[in-house]
Amino acid sequence: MGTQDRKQREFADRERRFLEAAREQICEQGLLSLQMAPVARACDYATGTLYQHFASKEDLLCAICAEMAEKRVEKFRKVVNWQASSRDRMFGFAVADMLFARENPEHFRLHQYVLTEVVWQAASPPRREQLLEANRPLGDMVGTVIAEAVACGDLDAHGRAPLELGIGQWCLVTGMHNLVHAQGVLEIYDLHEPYRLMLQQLNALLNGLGWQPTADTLDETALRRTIDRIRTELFPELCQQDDAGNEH
Amino acid sequence: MGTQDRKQREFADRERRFLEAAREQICEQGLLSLQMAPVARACDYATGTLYQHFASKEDLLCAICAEMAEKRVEKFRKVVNWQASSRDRMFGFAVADMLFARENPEHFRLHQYVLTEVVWQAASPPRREQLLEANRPLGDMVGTVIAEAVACGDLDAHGRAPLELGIGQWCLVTGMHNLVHAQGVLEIYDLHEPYRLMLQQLNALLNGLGWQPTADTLDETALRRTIDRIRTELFPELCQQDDAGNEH
DNA sequence: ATCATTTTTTGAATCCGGTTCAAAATGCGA
DNA sequence: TCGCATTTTGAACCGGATTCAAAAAATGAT
Repeated sequence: MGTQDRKQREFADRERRFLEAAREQICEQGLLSLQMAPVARACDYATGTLYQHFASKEDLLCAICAEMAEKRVEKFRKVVNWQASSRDRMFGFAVADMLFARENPEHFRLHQYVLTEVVWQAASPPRREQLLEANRPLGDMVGTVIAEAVACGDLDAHGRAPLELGIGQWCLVTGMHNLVHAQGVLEIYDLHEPYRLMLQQLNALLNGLGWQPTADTLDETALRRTIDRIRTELFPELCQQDDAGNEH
Repeated sequence: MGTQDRKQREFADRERRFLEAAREQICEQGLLSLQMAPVARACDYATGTLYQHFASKEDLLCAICAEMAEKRVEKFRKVVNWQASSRDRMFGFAVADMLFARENPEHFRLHQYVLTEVVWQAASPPRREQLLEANRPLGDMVGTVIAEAVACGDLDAHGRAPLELGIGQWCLVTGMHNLVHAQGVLEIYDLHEPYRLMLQQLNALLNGLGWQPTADTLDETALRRTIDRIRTELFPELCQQDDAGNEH
């Protein structure tokens, strides 16, 4: 039935508009002052209509996160398909995240908030599932690259599953996203250019895993060159002139 | 003036009682259902009195976090003073955190929540300062061990500041604490014993930094032996029989 | 000990914003 | 055009954090 289809499409469209409006509110006013009624108003709907789409405010936040996750997945997909060594692609995931964080400063902040017990529990189970599923390709792609690395001899798995090998990088990146957003924490120790530090440490980690070809952890110039290469080859749309991780 | 002193002491005592009551509520009912009025009631005070101590609910959460941070600092202090190689002590920090997380399952959950923009901004500036200061010794101690490692030749700094070298471990550990608490995330990739994985990856990271003596990343038995050694030598009070990171 | 004054405590009232739901509007097939 | 089903509306509801005027307690001068 065509009418059914149209309805569904319109419903999905409206949902996208709600998400867009909510994201705008967050970017402009901050997560703190996001309110349901204004989001609905901004799209010329009553508050109740918003609740046709989202079971709660937290549910809405999860939905925004899931939508953004899809964009992040796109970036990762470019990395996987990149014609480069397994190691460069692994490193590329982290660079992609760094650039993504710069383009969407609110994303990881929101993600951090959403994964919090309080928010997570207040979201509806299907929505939680949706967010997990939206993020799943990230892990799958990283797992693929690791498996390829093992297959072609760049990395010795020693019987470990791909993601068991990749979880260190995952934690390293997640941890840095969190620290970057925690006002005052890095500052107190006089740490600057957090993402540059993250990539340095990632190189050390990959070296420590015996991932070939080994990188020279000292060579800042090589690091910068690698980052720039990834940027221009894979993410020309995200190019900016400033240095890696200068924000904060 | 003695009267002043007594008042101050009594005020501080009451604050501790409030914090204790709130923590109990969180442990029993979950962070989600923490309410201000019951906390006050539990200590036989009116709601308003609670607000003599804490500017807001979020302020109270920060205060709990700061109090717990002091206990975490004690654990770290034991590690710093341990008669062991710089590398073992560095590794010891992570083990200490693992054990601390097991003893106080609510702590890192709360910490994660508190560092969230929404909560952080809703806490009073002095309270934020207090929490940062309570955590500062952690970084300082890690910095000390790194500096010692560099001084005795266990680690080549290549001109980097101690914490620039240590931030990878910091992120790795923070990231894992967060992932462990995010319901469903690790499960989806079939990852178990997260803290054991964390320690494996940490060994790889330290190796990659060239930290002497290099550990064998393959040797599970050696890993377990190191963990047990740290446990029994440093934290006999936290000894449990089960394996590292079996929870979740 | 008494009373005036200051400080602290109290908890009911206020406020805020998320959520609900009865009524109104709209859509749709007969 | 009519009657029924679905959707939208937004004012009312509700929970819980926060406030603040009144009450109680502490202080200290006489």
